[in-house]
Amino acid sequence: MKNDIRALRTARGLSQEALGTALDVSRQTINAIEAGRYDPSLPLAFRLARFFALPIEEIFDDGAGEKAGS
Amino acid sequence: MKNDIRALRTARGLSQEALGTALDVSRQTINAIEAGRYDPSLPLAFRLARFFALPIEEIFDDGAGEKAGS
DNA sequence: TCCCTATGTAAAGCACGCTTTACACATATA
DNA sequence: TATATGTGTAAAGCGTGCTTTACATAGGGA
Repeated sequence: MKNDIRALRTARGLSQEALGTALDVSRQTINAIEAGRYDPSLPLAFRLARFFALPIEEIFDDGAGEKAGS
Repeated sequence: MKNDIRALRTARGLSQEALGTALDVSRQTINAIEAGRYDPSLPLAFRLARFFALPIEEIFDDGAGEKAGS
């Protein structure tokens, strides 16, 4: 599942380490999620959304909304 | 993490089996999530939210929003 | 050059999400 | 009674989310 975490993080001038600390996860976890290696758990997705003050659906994109046309 | 899935499901007259089939998971998975035995993965949370046409944050509650007063 | 910060990645290990199979119980209906 | 549907739960097994430790690379500043 795609996400905008790297853009949101760098826009705030934070390192992966700093964001991990703020969300109580390791920097490797932030790196893996940014790289799309795996999706965060739902609780971590909530923490990310709250941290960036955005709805989960605006940060993550599971690709089910933009089917064909438009 | 608490959720309103049972209420949303029964309001639509669906069995756990029927909801599971609609979301491509087993009925045991629906049962476990309704019972709060574990949280769904983020992709499944998206499918649930889309199915019920609600934002993820309105279906799930990780309890971090209602701190103290109010 | 040396050091420090930031990032990428890998491996081992543990806990959780989800599966299938299976058994139990309640309610309804023939 | 027998059969069917809906639900609760358990166990084994597999893949993933996240951890710690560790090594490598790149860029900036002393």
